[in-house]
Amino acid sequence: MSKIESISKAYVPAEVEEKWYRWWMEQGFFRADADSEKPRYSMVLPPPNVTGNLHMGHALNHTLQDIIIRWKRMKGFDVLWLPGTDHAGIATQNVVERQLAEQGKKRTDLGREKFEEMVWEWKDQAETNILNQARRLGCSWDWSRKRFTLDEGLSRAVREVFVRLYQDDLIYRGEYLVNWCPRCSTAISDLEVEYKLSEGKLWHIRYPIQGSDDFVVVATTRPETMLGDTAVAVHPEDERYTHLHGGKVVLPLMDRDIPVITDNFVEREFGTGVVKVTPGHDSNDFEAGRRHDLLLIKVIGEDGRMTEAAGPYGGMDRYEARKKVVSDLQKLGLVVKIEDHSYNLGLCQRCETVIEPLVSKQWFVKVKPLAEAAVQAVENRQTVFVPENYERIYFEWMRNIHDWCISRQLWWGHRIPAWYCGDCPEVTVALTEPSTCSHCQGSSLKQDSDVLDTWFSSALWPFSTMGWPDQTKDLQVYYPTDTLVTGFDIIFFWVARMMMMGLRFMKAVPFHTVHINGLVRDEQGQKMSKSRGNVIDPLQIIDEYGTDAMRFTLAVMAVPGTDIPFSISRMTGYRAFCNKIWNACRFLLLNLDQEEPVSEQEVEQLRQRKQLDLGERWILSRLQKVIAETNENLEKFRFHEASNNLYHFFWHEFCDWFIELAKIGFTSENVEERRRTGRLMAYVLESCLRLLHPFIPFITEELWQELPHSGESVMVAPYPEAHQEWMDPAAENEMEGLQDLVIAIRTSRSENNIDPRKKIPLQLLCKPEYQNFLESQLHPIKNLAQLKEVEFVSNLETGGLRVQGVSRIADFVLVLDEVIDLGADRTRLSQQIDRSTANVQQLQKKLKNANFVQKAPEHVVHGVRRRHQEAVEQLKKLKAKLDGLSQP
RNA sequence: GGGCGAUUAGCUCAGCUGGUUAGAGCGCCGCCUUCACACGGCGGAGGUCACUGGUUCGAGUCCAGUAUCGCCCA
Repeated sequence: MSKIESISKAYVPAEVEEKWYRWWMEQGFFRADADSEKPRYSMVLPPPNVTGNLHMGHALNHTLQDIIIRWKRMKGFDVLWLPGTDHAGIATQNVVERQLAEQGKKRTDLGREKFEEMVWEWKDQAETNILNQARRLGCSWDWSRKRFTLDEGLSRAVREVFVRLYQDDLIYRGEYLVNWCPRCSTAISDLEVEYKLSEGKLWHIRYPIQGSDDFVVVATTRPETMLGDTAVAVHPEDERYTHLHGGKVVLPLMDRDIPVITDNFVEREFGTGVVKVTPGHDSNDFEAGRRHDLLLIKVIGEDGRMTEAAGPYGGMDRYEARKKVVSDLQKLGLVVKIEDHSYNLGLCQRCETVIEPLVSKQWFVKVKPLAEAAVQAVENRQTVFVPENYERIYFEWMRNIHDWCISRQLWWGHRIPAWYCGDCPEVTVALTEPSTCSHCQGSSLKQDSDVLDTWFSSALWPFSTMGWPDQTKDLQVYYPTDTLVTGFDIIFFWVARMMMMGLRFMKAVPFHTVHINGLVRDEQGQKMSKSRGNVIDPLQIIDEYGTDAMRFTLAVMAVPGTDIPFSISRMTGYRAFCNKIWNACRFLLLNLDQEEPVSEQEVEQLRQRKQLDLGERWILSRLQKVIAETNENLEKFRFHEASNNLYHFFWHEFCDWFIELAKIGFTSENVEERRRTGRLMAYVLESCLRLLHPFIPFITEELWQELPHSGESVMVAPYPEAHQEWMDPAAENEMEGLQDLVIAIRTSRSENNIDPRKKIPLQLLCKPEYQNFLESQLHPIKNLAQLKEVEFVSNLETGGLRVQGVSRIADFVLVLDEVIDLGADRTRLSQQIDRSTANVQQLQKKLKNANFVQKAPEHVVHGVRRRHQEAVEQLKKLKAKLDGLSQP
C-alpha cells in the first residue's frame, strides 16, 4: 500500500531512465565475458561519424540492434555489442575547416600539426556528445570495448593491412584519372561522387578539317575542356563520317592538329555523332585515350583553375574560362548552335562542389581478386542479407567493381605508410618508420603526406576492434560476428569492403547476417534534411515522450525493406501504450498483498489441479501464443510484427479482457480466489515485462523491480519461452464465444443509446449444449455487459420495450425501461440482413462448386460448411426479428 | 539505358508460405470523468486492395502487361 502511493498515475520517463542506465552499467550487465561457457552472440556497431549529433537514422539503427542484443542476452547468450566511433576523414575535416573559415582562416594558416590538434579537440567533444546520446537511447553497449578508428590499435591494423596488400601486389600507386574535389583539395573514390541532374547547355562547335575548307561539328557540355582535346572520335560504322577516317582536324583556339579516331564508345545519336576527346578530363575519354595512345593534356588544375597548358586561358577559373572560350569561338564564327541540355553533374558527396576529373598520382587497391571471394561468400550463403533482395544490389556492384582510390589529400586520417627516397625513385612501404630506403639504403626519406580513405579503416572494423593483428581471445570468441545492422546506403562503401577485408585477413566472413534497416523519413515520407527544415532530433523526442515510446514507435514501423515515415502522432499512441503498461501494474499493485515471485511450477500446479477459471486458462494460452510469435518474429528480424503483436496482446487482450475479469476476482469474497487472481495476474504481467523489455527497456525495468520477481534485473532475466502444453484451444474457443456475446450485448446497448452505467435485465436463449457453459459464466457476463439479472428462456419475448440481439452461442433480449426507437432498430436490422445475406451467398457459391469441395483441403471445406450453417441460422434469426418488429 | 521497390480506409502504413466477413495507429461520429489508466472506457462509420489479362477450386497475396511514383547504378 505504501508502494502504490509512490507510483504516480502516469508514467514519467524522465524520472526513471537515467537511474536505470547508470545502475545497469554499474552492475556490469553490458559487459561480454569471453571466458563464459554460454553460447555467444556478437555484433559490432556501425561506428557513427564524429561529425556531430546522432540523428533519427542512428536512433533506428541503434534501437534495432539493442532489441536484438537484449533479446539474445535474456535468452542466455554471452553477448558482445562492440561500440565505437569513426574519424570520418573528409566530413570531420570539413566541419573543423568551416569553423576556421568563420574566423577567416584556412588550415594551411595553422599548419598540419596545429590543425590536427584542433580536430582531435573537436573529436573529443563530438564523441562525448554521441556517447551520451547513445546512453539516452538505452543502448546496452559493452563500454569496456569501445573503439575509435584512429586508436593506436586500429591504426596498427590499418598499417598491417596496407603493407600486406602492397606486398601481395594488391595495392599500387599510379597516375590515373581520379575524381577531384577542388574545394576539399583531394581525390575521392567513385562512390563519393553523387550525381545530380542539372540544366546545362550543349554547345555545337565547328572544328575545321585539316587540308579542307570543310568542318566537322562536335557537341559538348563542357567547352572549356576543348583546350585539352587530343582527338575527335566517330563511330567506325557511321557512314556519315567515313571520309574523315585517318584524317585530322584543327583544334580551334589552340591551333593544334589532332587526329580523327574511330571507336565504338561514340554514341551516334548524341549531338552530331562526332565527339571531342579530352583524355585528361573525362573518364570515357581517358579510356579511349589509352586505347588509341592519345596525348593527355591537363588543362584544369587541382585548384579548379586552368593550367598553363590552356595557353591564353591559363590561370582562369574553369567557369570563367568556359565563358571566354565560348565567346572567343563565337567571334570566330565557330559556334553553330547552343541547345538546352540536362545532364548528370558529378558533385562531391561531402561539400557538393562540382567534381573535376583529372589525372593525378594516387594509391589504389586492386579490388577484383578481393571481390571475387566476397561474392562467393554470399553465393554460398555464408553471409545472408535480410531482406534478401539486397544481395542482388551487392552482387551487381561487386561484379562491376573498379579499382579503389584510397589516398586522400587530407590531414585528418591514417597517414599512408609509404616513404619516398631522396636518393632514388623508389618507395619504401613499412609498418614502422624506416631509417633507410629499402632499395638504395639512402637515408633521406620522406613519408607520403596523404592519408587513407576513411572506409579503408572502417573495412577492418569487425576485426581491428577485437585486437587484430594480435590473435586475441576476443577475436577467437567473437569473430565472425553474427549480425550487422546497417543502412542500405553503405552496402557498397562499407559492407562490401568489410566482406573483402574480413575474408582476406581473417579467412572468414565478418558477419553471418546483414540486416538492412530503412531510412527514417518525416510523416509525409519526405527525406529529412536541414534545407527542408523537417529534421527531427531524437534527443528532443526523448525529452518530450521518453526513450521507450520512441524506441517502440521505431520498432513497430521498422518493416524490413521499407523506409519509415516517422510520425509524432503515432508515437503519441505508443507513449499511451507505455502509460497503459504503467497503470496495469499500478492496478495489480493496488490489489496484490504478497511479494513472493510466481514460479512457473506454481502456475503449472494450479493448472493441473484445474483451479483456473476460464479467463485464466484463456490468458495463459494466449500468452503462450504471443511468446512463440515474438521469438519467431525476432529470429526473422520482423521487429514490426513482434512489437505490434505484443502491443495488441497487452492492450486488447490482457487489459481489455483479462484485467476486466480480474476485477471480479479481486472483489470476490473467497480469499483463495482473490489470492489466485493476484498470482495469475502477477505471473502474466511479469512475463509481459520480460517480453517487452528489449523494446522498451526503461519502463519495464522500473515496473519489474516493483512487481514480485526473482533475479537482479529484468535485463538479465530469462526471456519467456512458450509452454506448448499451456495452449488451451478449448478455453480460447469458449472465451471467444463469451466475448462475442458480450460484444453483441454492448453493441445493442450502444445502438439503443442506453447509458453504459445502467444495469439492465436480460433474457438469454441458447442451444442446449451451451446452457451449462453460460450458466457457469453468468457472473463475468453480467459484469462485462453491465447486466442486472439474467433469465434463461425457451422463447424470447419480443415486442414492446425489448431489443433483440444474436450472437454465435446465444440470442438475447434486452429488457428496457426506456422507450426505444423501433425505426432505427428496423434500419439496423435490414442492414445486418443485407450483410448476412451476402455472406451466405458467398459461402453457398463455394460449396456448390464441385471443384472446391473435391480439391480444397478437408479442413478448409469443413470450415466453410460450418460457417455456412452458422450464417444461415443467423440470417434466419435476423429475418424473424425483423418480422417481429414489423408486427408489434 | 540497366536494376530494384511501391500503388490497400481521410492520412501514414501492416497483411510473412494463396484459404474465416482485408487489419493497425492517427483522424472522424455517438455515448461515458464506472473505484488502473481521459496518455482512459464502450460502440460506430469508412476500402470495386492502381488498371487489364492469366494461373488456381479459391488471388490483396502468384505470373504477364499497362499507368503513376520513388530509389540505386551507368
